[in-house]
Amino acid sequence: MEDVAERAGVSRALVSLVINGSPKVSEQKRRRVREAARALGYRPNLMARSLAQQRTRIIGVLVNDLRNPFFAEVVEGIEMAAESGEFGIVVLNGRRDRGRELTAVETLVQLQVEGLALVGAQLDGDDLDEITDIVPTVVVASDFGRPADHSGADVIVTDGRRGAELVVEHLVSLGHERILHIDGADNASAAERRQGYRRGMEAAGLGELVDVRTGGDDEAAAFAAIDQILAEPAPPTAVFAFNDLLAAGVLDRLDDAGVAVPGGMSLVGFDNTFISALHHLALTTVNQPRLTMGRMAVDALLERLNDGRDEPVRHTLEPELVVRGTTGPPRP
Amino acid sequence: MEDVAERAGVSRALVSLVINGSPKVSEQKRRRVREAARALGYRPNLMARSLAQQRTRIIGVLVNDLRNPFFAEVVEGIEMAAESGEFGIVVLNGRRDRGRELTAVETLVQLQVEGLALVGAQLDGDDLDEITDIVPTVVVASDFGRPADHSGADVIVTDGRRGAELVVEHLVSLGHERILHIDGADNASAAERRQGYRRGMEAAGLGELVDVRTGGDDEAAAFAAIDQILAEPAPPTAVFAFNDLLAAGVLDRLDDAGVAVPGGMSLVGFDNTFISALHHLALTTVNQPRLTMGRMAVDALLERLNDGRDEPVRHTLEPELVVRGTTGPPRP
DNA sequence: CCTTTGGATTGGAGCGCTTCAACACTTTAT
DNA sequence: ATAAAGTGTTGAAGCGCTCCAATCCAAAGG
Repeated sequence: MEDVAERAGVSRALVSLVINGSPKVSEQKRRRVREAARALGYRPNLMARSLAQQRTRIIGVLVNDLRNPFFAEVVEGIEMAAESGEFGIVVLNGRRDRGRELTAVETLVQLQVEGLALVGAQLDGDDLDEITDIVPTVVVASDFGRPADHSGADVIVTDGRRGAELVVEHLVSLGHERILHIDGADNASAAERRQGYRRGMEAAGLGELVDVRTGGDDEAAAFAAIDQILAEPAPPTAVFAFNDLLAAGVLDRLDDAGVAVPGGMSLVGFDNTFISALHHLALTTVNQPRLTMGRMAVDALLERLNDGRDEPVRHTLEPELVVRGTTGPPRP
Repeated sequence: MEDVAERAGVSRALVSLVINGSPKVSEQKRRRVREAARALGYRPNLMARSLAQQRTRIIGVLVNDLRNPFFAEVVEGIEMAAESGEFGIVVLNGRRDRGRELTAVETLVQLQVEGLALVGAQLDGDDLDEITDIVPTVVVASDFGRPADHSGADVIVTDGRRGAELVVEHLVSLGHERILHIDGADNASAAERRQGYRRGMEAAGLGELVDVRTGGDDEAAAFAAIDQILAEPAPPTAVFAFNDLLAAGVLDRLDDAGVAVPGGMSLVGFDNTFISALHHLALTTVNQPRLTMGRMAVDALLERLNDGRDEPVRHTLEPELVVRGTTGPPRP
C-alpha cells in the first residue's frame, strides 16, 4: 500500500479511500491510484483490513456432512443469500463428529465471523448456549428442541414431525399397518422424525405396531437394520427411513434379499435430494425447501447484524410429501 | 489480551507466549494466565495473529461444484490431509461459473492463503498463469493441458484419457461398435475424456464411428442429447457419459423412452461416485481415487511451503474400470 | 483584499497480536 | 566473592490497514 501511495504520489490514506470507493476523491487521483495499484499488482490484505475495521463481513458455516447432497444444497442457499447481503462465507465440515464441530466453531469464532450458521449440527443444547453467547447464531435443519426463551439462537427447520406424519398417513392410506421406522440414531433431526412417526401411528390407531430401529445417516447404516428385520417372523410391509441416503441403502439391501419394492415392501425417504428423483430409485420422500432454508438462515442473521434484532426467531417450514414409485399397497 | 495480562499480573508478551505454548514460561505464570484467559472468556483474534505472524496457515480451496459428490469427496481428502499438516482450509464454491471462480480466487488471495487448491476449476490457462505467480497452486481433477514448463502449478489428475480408453475397450470387448460419447461440454476434464474416447475408438478400428455429442455435468444436460439420439435412424448401442451425474440423467431418459439398459443400450459413467454404486443404478463407471487425490494435492502444496520445492510436479493417477450392471452385449 | 466555506488530502493513532532485543534474576563455575 | 551462563519476563516496534481530526487549497462571499 505504501508503494502504491508513493508511485501515485499520494498518501496511504488516499489509497485506502480509493480502494474502498469513497466518493470524495478527485477523478485524477483516483485514476492515478488505480493505475499504480494495477502496475504493482497490489491487493489489499483482508486480514489487516478486518483488523482495522473491526469487522469481517464473514458468515461462518458449519456443516454436518458435506457429502450429503442435502446439506450441500442448503449451503448453496446460504452462499447465494450471503453474497447478495455483501457477506462472504467460510464453510467448515464437521464430518459428523461433535468434537470436530466444536473445534470448527472455535476456529470460526477466532476468525471473527460476524454470524454463524450451523447446518445439521450434532452439537448439544449446552454447546449451543455457549456459542450463542459469543456470536449471533442460526441453526438450520436441525432442532435442539429448546424452549424458545432458553437459547438465543434462531432456528430454521422444516417441520420434521409433520413430515413424518405425512409419511405415515400416506402409507396408512395405502393400507399399511406394520410400518417400521429406521431412524437417524443420534442425528440432530432424528428425534423429531421419530416423534412424528409415533404420533402418526398413534393417530391411525396403530400405536401397538410402533417399531423404531437404529439407523444412521448414510447407506451403510441401513444394512444391519434391514438384515435383522428380514430375519424376523413378521416383517413390516413398509419402511420409513430417516433420509434419502439411508433409504437408498435400504433399497440396495432389499434388492440383495430379493424383496421387490414396492411389491414386497414400501419404502419412504426424507429430504427429496436429487438421488430420490432418479427414475431407477423413484423414491417416495418428503421435500425440504433447501435453498429457501439457506436464504432464511442468512436473513435471520442479517436481521440481527443489520437491524439489531436480538430476540430469537424460529421459522418452521412446511414439509411436502413427494410420492414416487417406492410406495404402493401392502403385499397380501 | 490486555485484560488477561492485567488479571494475571503479567505483560501482554507473556500472555502471547502462553497461548502459543512456549516452553520458556514458568508453570506458575502459565497457570495464572490460563486461568485469567478462561475467566475472561478470552479468545485470540486469528486476524491479528495472522497479521503479526505474517502467515495464516490456511489453504484456500476452490471447488467447481459442491453439489457434485465427486468434488465433495476430493475436498474431504484435502481437508483431512490439511488437518494433519496443521493447516486449515477455506472452501469457496465456484458453482460452475468462471467469473465466480475468478472472484473466489481473488478473495482467497486477499485472505492471504498460503496455498491454493483448484478442484475441477473452469479457469483457463491464462487465469492459471496469473494465479500461479501469486500463490503456490495445485490443480486437482482437471487438466489445463499446459506443457509442464509453462505453468507453475502442480497438477493432480486421474488419467482421463486412459480412463476413457478403458471404457471403449470394455465396450468393444462386449461387441459394441456404435459407441457414442456425451461429453462434458467445456468442463475442465472434458477434453481429455473426449480424446481418450477418440483414441480408443481408433485403436479398435472404429474411427469412422466416432460420435461425440455435447452434454454437460449434471443430469439435466443429458436429456436433450438422448432425445436427439433416439430420434436418429441408427442409434448407438452404447453410450459413454462424461460423468456419473450425466449418466444418471441418461439412464432416466432412456427409461422414459422405454429403452432397457443394458439390453437395449449399454451405459458407462465416470467418477465412481456413490451414486453409481446404488444397486438400482449399478452403473458401470471409472473410478478416480478421490481421497488420494485430495491428499496428494495437499502434499504437493506442503512440499512447496515446507520444503521449498519450486518446480511444478504432475501426478497422474491410474483410473480403474468398475464394471457393474449397465453394460452388456449390444442388442442384436 | 480578506474571510468563509467546503471539498480534497494527509498525518497519525489504533486494531490485537508476535517477536526480538534487553533486562532482571538465579544458578553454576571459577 | 565474582564472573559467566542460563531462565523468565518485558517494553516496544511492527504487521497492513482504516478513519478521525487536522490541514490545505481554491472558489465564493463580503
